[in-house]
Amino acid sequence: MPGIASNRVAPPLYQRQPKVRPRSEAKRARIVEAATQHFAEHGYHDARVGDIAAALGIAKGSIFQHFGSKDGLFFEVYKRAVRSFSKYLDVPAEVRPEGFFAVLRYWLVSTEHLVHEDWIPYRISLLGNYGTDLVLKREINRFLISEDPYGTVSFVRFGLERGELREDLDIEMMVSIIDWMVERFQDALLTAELDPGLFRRQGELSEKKEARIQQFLAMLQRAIGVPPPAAVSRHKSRSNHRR
Amino acid sequence: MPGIASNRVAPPLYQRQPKVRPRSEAKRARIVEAATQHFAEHGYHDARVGDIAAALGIAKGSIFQHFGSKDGLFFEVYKRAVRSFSKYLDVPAEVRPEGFFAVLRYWLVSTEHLVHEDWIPYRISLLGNYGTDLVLKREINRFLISEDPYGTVSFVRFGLERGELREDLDIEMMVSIIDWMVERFQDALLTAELDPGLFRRQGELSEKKEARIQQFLAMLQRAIGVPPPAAVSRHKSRSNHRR
DNA sequence: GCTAGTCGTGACCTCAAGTCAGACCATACG
DNA sequence: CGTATGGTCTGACTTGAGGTCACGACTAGC
Repeated sequence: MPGIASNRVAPPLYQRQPKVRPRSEAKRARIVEAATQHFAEHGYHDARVGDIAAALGIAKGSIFQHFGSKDGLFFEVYKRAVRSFSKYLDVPAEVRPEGFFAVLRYWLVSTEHLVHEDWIPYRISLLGNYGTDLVLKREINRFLISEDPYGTVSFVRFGLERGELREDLDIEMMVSIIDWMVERFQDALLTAELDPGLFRRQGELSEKKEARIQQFLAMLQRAIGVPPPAAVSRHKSRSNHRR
Repeated sequence: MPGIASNRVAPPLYQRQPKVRPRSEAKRARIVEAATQHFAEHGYHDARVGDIAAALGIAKGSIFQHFGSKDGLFFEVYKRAVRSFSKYLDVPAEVRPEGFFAVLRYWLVSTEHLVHEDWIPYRISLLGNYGTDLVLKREINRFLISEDPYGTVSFVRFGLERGELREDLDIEMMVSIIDWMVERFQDALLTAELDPGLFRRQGELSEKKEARIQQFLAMLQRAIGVPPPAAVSRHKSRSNHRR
């Protein structure tokens, strides 16, 4: 997979890199944008590099010159898409003080809206998670670990500082668990609409969805949240309005 | 993706299918076997249908005649691999009476052994989960839901009957959660060896692994297990020996 | 042995990723 | 201005994979 390898390997030591070549940078951006569209619409396999070039009115060779390979191109597309997502702690000002699980709840509830308003990056992220090659998937994992684009690490720190999360778990493990669970939960909510039958026979959506989010959060809270102080003192946290 | 579509769509109504054509069946099996080997070694993308044919000393066209497409072939390979796995409740006789979480623990601990002794189906399942096209992935999901090859549903029923699992959760949700978590946890344990850096900087393996399994089980138990009866009466469950 | 239907073949087709020699341009300098 | 220099763009080209198909070889019933 030359693209990925040769694209990222060893930024050559010789000093050159004159002034960020504004022209080239702009063109790369244009290509990535068009490619995003195409991948989102057709999936990885069925997207044609030639079509992307045609849509831009440029030569196919140009794309390969910039990104080395289809993989390389998709990787850039993926990174941009994922970076465009909000981080966990980017919630409306009034939500944050309500604490860790309120923030999580906020995102789970918003999933649907976000996706319908801005489905393209979600689709791209889905492709990156499930629809490419394992080689690329590995590269993607490295990226996710090194950039932590959803800000899960600081989110967990936030929960720890507020005393809402257990102290006896590895922080890495909590981070992984949250990433996994939320990702899968969102995928399930989403693909259930696109392809009923993926989430075990869900059937009725809207009402049940609310209930499921509730269940899911409660579960996660039991799993990684600080245990409640023996069912006494239910006054500090009256923040949980709505049902 | 003609293979998958035409392969699975509408098993034609006309009665024909004379007597299971013993010759053909045997050949299909041979092909699937060789293909399994190849996919496991090279991944989906880099596996060549031509190579598989060559390895068997038959013509490439033959493979397409039997399976319609590379996807179709892989799908068969995947199904066979996954079916070859044990079901949750297939544990040594002495483990089962120890209950739901003991069974789970058994599998998590054995993961490593199983994988080293019989890595090929694991690799195939990994490919099916992450390394192909979304279209195929959907087909795979349907298969997993309709066949429940790991027996997760009866496993959960088992836990419910023994009163070890909460009654206030959808059974489907518990099934999904268990499938997700175990799958990811295993992948993480495994790929950490193949590609350190996938599981957030794990580093020291053997000792930490044991601790992680412990943490993981405890977490899952809090999440979906029946709550302990107020920290009193710690006698019924002396089954949890070993630390 | 003869006929029907199946199976297997390998030459062939299609089409997408990827390559590359040269044209094109923008700037730097004389 | 005009020429040199080096990055950029092109499109015709190569490679190689998945997939097709007309035909011949084989098997089974009569």
